[in-house]
Amino acid sequence: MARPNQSARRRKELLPIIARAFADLGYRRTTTAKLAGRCKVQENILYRLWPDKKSMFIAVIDHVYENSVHFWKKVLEETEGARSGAEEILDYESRHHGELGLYRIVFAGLSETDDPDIQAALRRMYGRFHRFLKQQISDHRHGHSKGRELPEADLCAWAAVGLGTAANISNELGLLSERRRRRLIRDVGRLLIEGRTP
Amino acid sequence: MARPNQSARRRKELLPIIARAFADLGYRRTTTAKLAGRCKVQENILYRLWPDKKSMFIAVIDHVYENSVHFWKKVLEETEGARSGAEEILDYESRHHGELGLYRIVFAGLSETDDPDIQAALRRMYGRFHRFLKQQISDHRHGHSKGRELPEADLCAWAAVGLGTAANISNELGLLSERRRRRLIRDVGRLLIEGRTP
DNA sequence: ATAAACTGTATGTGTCTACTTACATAACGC
DNA sequence: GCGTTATGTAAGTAGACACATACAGTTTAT
Repeated sequence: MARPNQSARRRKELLPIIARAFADLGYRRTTTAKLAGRCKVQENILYRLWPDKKSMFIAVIDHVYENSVHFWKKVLEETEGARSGAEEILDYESRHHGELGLYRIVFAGLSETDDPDIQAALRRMYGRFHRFLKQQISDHRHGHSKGRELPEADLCAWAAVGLGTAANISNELGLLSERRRRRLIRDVGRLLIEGRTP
Repeated sequence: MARPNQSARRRKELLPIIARAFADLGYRRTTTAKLAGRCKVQENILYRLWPDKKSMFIAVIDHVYENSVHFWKKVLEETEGARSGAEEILDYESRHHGELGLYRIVFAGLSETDDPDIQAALRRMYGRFHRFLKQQISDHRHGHSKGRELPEADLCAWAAVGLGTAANISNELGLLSERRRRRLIRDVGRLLIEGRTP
């Protein structure tokens, strides 16, 4: 009998803007006033779309993760060829790593892990992230069985997560040039997936 | 003509308490009132020892790093034997990693990297941390020259930083058991320093 | 003893922040 | 049109926050 609810669409529109704010400012410094300002709406409009600030943040974690994986899956689809998925992703990441600001949001969240909801969101995210990488590494190894003894794919996937994190941190702090960062991801990434350097 | 200044001693006494607070709560949630409460003093006492909250945080970054390296150096001194420094530290870290809460403080800081002072403190810390690890890896490789092609020590040191970070994150989120975390650090650590698993 | 400097307690204060309320307007189904 | 519901604007509120001030007590060198 009345206007149809556009909330879902509106949430989708605003989420990237909110994600950018959290990535730029961290969790605490991102005030609801600033969020509203960036979204060019009044604060209470955000509060009609999410129950509170925390929910906005959690929605951002989910959103940014899905965005990342979306890009990777596109990379995997576009290149059916000689190289394995793991190699493709390594290559892609060595060039585009961190562009989405995911790690910034994660750092913000990791300072709030005593909140069970935020912790759960991060666990979900890292769990999926890790599973995805582990699968890629396993697939790669089946295709390139070199008979090398290597740490299990499970562990190497965690190491790959750490590799990306370290690359971001050192880059953020200006301790690693763009060129070196690429080498880091490419060379150590290769070492992790098949035990040798290119 | 009057009482000698005890500020330096007082700072030293309080810093571990302040560090624990920042590790527990992150930067923003650690209010000066909470700091004073944990230290069992009034707020203005803290303000006589440091000019502002940010300075307290930066002092904590320096303190906790020095503490970490202090422990490692002790490990290195105690065990002059068959194993290289890199191996000793790997072993030590696989057992005690994260106990000092350094990484928690670092996460808090990484959400504040647009502040030049905090960024500089983190850069200093990571720079020294990385240099220390790189040296250990280089030393190890000279002692165990296996003729393997491996990524440079420089890059492997960054990867080791990431390894520790990932171990902490997955541990914090309950995604990796104590046993698996030890294996992660031991096995991938070994892969990084000499290109093979134990 | 006394002045000078340090140490401690108690109580502001102006600003910021997450969240709310009140109310006007616009769209849609009937 | 009309009732209902979504959407927008503007202002407010209670509490928390970093930092400040005022003042009393204590320790030391002379």
